[in-house]
Order: sequence, then C-alpha cells, then structure tokens
Amino acid sequence: MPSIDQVAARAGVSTATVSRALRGRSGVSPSTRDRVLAIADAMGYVASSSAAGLATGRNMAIGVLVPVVHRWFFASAIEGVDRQLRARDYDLDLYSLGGHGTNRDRVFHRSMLRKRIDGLVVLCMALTDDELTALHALEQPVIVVGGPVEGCRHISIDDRAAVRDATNHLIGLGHERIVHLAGGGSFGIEFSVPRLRAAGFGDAMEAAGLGAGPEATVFGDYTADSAKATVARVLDRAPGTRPTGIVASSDEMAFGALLAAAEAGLRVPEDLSVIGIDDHEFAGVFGLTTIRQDPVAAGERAAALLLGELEGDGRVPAAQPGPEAHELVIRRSTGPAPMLTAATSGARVQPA
Amino acid sequence: MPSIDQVAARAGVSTATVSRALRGRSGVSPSTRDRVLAIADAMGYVASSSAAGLATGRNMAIGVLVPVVHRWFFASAIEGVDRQLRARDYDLDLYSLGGHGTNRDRVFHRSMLRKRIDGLVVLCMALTDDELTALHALEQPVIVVGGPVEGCRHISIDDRAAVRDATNHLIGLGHERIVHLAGGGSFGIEFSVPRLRAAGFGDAMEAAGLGAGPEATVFGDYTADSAKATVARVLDRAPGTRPTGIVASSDEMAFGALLAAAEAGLRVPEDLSVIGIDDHEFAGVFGLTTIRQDPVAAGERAAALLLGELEGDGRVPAAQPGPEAHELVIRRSTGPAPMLTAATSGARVQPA
DNA sequence: TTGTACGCGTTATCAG
DNA sequence: CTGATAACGCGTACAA
Repeated sequence: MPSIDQVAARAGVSTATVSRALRGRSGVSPSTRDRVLAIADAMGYVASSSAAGLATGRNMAIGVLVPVVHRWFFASAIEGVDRQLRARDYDLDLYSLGGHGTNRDRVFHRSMLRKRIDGLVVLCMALTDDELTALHALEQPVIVVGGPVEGCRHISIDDRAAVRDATNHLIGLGHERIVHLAGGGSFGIEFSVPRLRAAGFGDAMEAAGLGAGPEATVFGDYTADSAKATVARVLDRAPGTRPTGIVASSDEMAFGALLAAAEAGLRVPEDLSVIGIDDHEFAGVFGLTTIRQDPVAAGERAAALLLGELEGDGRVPAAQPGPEAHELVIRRSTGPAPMLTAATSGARVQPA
Repeated sequence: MPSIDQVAARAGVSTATVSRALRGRSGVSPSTRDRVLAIADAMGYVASSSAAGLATGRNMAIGVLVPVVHRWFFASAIEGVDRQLRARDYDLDLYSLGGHGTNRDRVFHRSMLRKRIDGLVVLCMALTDDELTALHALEQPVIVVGGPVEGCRHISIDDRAAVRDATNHLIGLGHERIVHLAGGGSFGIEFSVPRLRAAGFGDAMEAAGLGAGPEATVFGDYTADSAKATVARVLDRAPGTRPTGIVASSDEMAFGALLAAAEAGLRVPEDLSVIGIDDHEFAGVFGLTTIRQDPVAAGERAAALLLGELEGDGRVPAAQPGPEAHELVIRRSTGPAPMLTAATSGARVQPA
C-alpha cells in the first residue's frame, strides 16, 4: 500500500501535485497529470480515507440506518441507496438495529457520531424522541425512506392513497365485506405508515358507503406467518360475515392470507380476493394483485438527494420531495365478489 | 462536535490523559478517569474515526462484500455479521455488487482499498482471478461465508452432505424418480456450491442404485420465478416419467416448485414431494420440508473469527473452521412416494 | 500519574 | 504550473 509520497517520489513531483492530479484539480499541466496518473495506477495507489477525511472533513461515506435488513422493503431500499452511492464513489455504512431494540443506544450514541459519515439515510422506522434528537445532533443531512418522520424529509409513496386505491379495486369488483390486514407489531416499523394506511382504507370504505368497523381491521405484524394465523381466524367467521376481500398492508402478509385461504379450502379469487401492497419479488409467482412500489428507486432517489445537498453549495436544504409513484398491478388473486345468495348474504338480499 | 482538546480543557488535564481514560488504558488515577469520563459524556464527545484511524492504523470497521443484498441468504448473513460487529463496536461497510456485473471493478479496485476497513467478509460468490488477486492485495484478513473460495477460509454448511441428506429423505420415502432442481445462472452466485450440491445429489442417487442421468437435473437460477417455470416443464412430462420428488437447491426455488405443482393440479405431497434447502423465513407458511441452515449464525461466526484474528496477537491465521450444522426439518411437502400402478410405472411393474 | 511533542497520510494555503 | 508547509484530530513514546 504505497503512500502519496512514494508516488510523488517516483513521479519526481511533490505530494501536492500528486494530490491535485489524482483529484482532478486544475493547475496541473496535462503532461505531469498523465504521468502521475499512470504511475499512481501502476503502483496501485489509493488515498487513505482516514487521512483524506481528516484533511477535508468529508468522509465520502453515508450511513444507512435500518431496523433490520431482512425484510423485502429494507433490503431493496439498501440496494437502491448502494447503487447510487457506488456510482458516485461514496461508501455505505450500514447500521442495523437487528430487529430487537438491543444496541439501539450504542448505534445512536456512539457509532453514528464517529464522524465516519457525511449524511444519513434512515429506512422507515419509528424513532423515539431521544433518538430523534440524537439524529439532529449529528448536524448532518438526514433523509428518511419510508414514512413521514417528524422534522425530516422523506421519500415514500402516498401510503394513504395507495391503500385507498387497493381498497377501491376490491370495491369496484363488487366486494362489500372487506377486511384490512394491517401491519404494526413487533419491531419499530410501526408508526405513521400503519396509521396512514388505515386511514386510506377508511377513506375508501366510507366513500363507498360501506362499514369499516373495528371488525374490519386485523393485524398481521408485516409477516406472512403472523398474517396467515390472523387470516385463518377471520376466514373462520360465519359465511355471512366472512369477508370476500382482503386488503393486506404488505405483500408478505398477503402471501400469508393466500396460504390461509388455501388451507381453509377457499378458492382465490372465486371465494376470496386478496390484494397486497409492494409488488414483492414473490408477488408474481403467487399471482398476487398488488399496489406496486419501488423501494430500490426510492433508495436511489434518497441517496441522490442527500448527495446533491452535500455536494451542493450548501445552503439549499432541499424541500420535501413529492411522493413516489405507486401503481395497481392486477394478477389472479382478485376477482368479482362472489354472488350473494340468500343463504350467505344475511340481511342484504339481492332482488332478482 | 467537541474535540479532544476541549474535553481536556474542561477536565483540566492533557489530551493524552483524556485519550488514556477514554480508551481504558492503565496509568490514570481512578478519580481523574471518572472525571474525564463524566465530562466527555456530558459533552457528547466521540473520537473522530478518521483521526483515530490515522493514528492507530486501525479503522474499527470491516467490509462485507455481497453480490446482492436482496436474497434471503445474503440478507441473513449480513444481519449476522452486523450483530457481531456491533457488539464489538465495529462498523460495517457494505459493498454490494448489485446483481449485475456492473461496477465490480470500481468496488474491487477503488472503494475497498481505501484503507477504510480492517478486514473483509465475502458472502458466497464467484470471483474472477483478477478479483481474487485484488482481495489478496488488500493484505487484510478475508473470510468467506458460503462456499469454498480458492485460497480463503470459509464458513458454510457441508453443501454436499446437505443435498445428500435431502435426497436420502426422499429416497427413504420410497421415491425413485427424483429430480434435482439446481441453482446457478444469472449473477455470480454460481460456482463451487452448485457443483458440490449436484455431487451430493449424485452420491445419494447412486448409493440407492437409482439413475441420475442428465434428465435428473434442471436449473432454476435460485429464484422462485425461474424455478416455477422450469418445474412446470418437468411436471409436463408423461406420468410415467414425471418425477415424484424434487430436491431443490434452495427454498426459494422450492416455493416455485410448489406453486408450479399447484397450477398443474398436482397434490403435495400425495402426487409430488418437494424438499428444499435453507429453511427460508417463508418455509414455515409453505409447509416446506427442508434442510435448515442458519446464515445469521454463519455471519456471526465469520465476523467473530475475523475480529479474533484482528485483535489477536497477529500471527495466528486461524485455520479453516469445520462446517456449520445443517438439519432436516420435516413439514408437509414431503410424503411417501405415490403407489406405482402398471399404468404409470412404465417398465417397472411391482409384483402383486 | 501526568504532560509534551511528534507522527499518522492528505489536503489546502500561499509563495515562487 | 509547482513546491514547501501548515493544519486536520488523535494516539503514544518519552520525559517529567
């Protein structure tokens, strides 16, 4: 691992010139520049980021804070952030909270403040007030990918509209007894997003004149497992009360719903329609109708915004950007509501 | 962001003493140590990693190189590495190759050599010779999680034995026409692992006196989508030739197989048994029988090994560790081979 | 036990 | 266009 002096010596110039040449600064004659570049390359020289960071105050690295890398949304967003960063020659420091509330403290009060990063991307999670202050104490640009977080800009779809659209798809198919399979539960993912999505469900139901009482919402913890168990209970309701449509707040939960339906001997979509949100990589094989969002793109956009701000002249704190696009993707898991017969429709009998 | 001098000033001691106190070095009276600690804490002081790195030559960070973070195995392993690192107060630098062979060069020849990390964890992937040299040129400890990589220690299950066990499970249930759904395809994940697994399949088939001709192996690219399409074609074979059991090289592919079977109108496990490898988080909801491996644990172990070596006195390059455990997890996707009738068994008729 | 002073590898400032 | 040289913030021999 050669240092800059060695390169300078070999090239017969000063370290200053080497530095200038390598960084593309002006004020170096083309001939020397070429020579230095060639020699540096031949020697395999790469500047030490510690030294460069110390001297410039910029680390060429940004941090990504995630509750857990395992989940589809997070893994995808990380991928997107990374893609953008790598393209701009920035490094990516990953801070995972690891699912459990463990070591959150360590992360917030030690790791992240080590002046190792120039900015932070926070992936959709609930933050305590304490943590929020810690974030602001960083005095670094922060951007959230996922849901609104107080006092931070965020990149995300319009969650409320997304679920409204999903619900309306079912309503448009004639469904009246619809259940919202909401997320929220174990780790800190729950916060504004579940609320917004619940609101979107309510919007659509109300606008259609359909009831959305407490029975119309069940919780699935954002996992297929948990959702499957929950939905199994719901499908156990008497035929007249049993929903004909399910709006899951994530595809992973929708998968659980699909499997629960299969085990209950219900046909999809003849007996039950299921729509999710995400367009998870498995949605296709499952034939799941869903609202697509693109966390990879969101991650890219967030990183680009952050970098733009960092490299910008400074005083342009970039306003809150508009929401990401979402889109209904129709597959095989949704269809017309089953015919209502006197036997199953309860009070509401269709006039022949 | 206070610097060490400010802490020193406030505490009325020299920066040397502050440094010693904070790093737990001996030679500081308990009273001063406590005072310094309290003040540093109150001021929210954290040493700059650039400065510390420059001074000590150690960055307190290790790199994790992954082909893509999206896949279950990788996401899990990252989680494991992170867990161990965080516990030991190391940072984690993520280098994702992002699926496509893009920017591999950049990563290998620039990012990683920036003297930002103290060691590297490589997650299961094929490396070109050039890249392998670049790795060794790092002059840093490297460990692989996944499959054997030439000249590197690695942490992984015994892939050959794992697939052998999976195949034997099916054989034990009376299956004779078994197909191996192998991985390998798009991105650089393919290399020694697919080969080892194919060998394991061959071992078991041969030992049972069953044929494992070219027809017995099909490829699924490690994705559910691709596997589903492939298996659909296989299940299209004439009833007498159609396999009664499938050994998938990953759970994601097994999911695809399951869905293909469902669409083909085949019952699982009555008509078709499917076994996977991984124990993916969805394996439970799918009722998939599989060979469990624990990439989180593998990641933790790898990181622990690396750190041990880094913090060890040095000259103990830690030998190649033994394989990780794997374990058969029986669920509902495997069962006795269907009865052979004259109509379906082809040449091989069971004596009544 | 404590403080002084130098070095870590680069970048930036200012002469030349 | 180029070269000294002073920071950058911290760790650590060495001296006290």
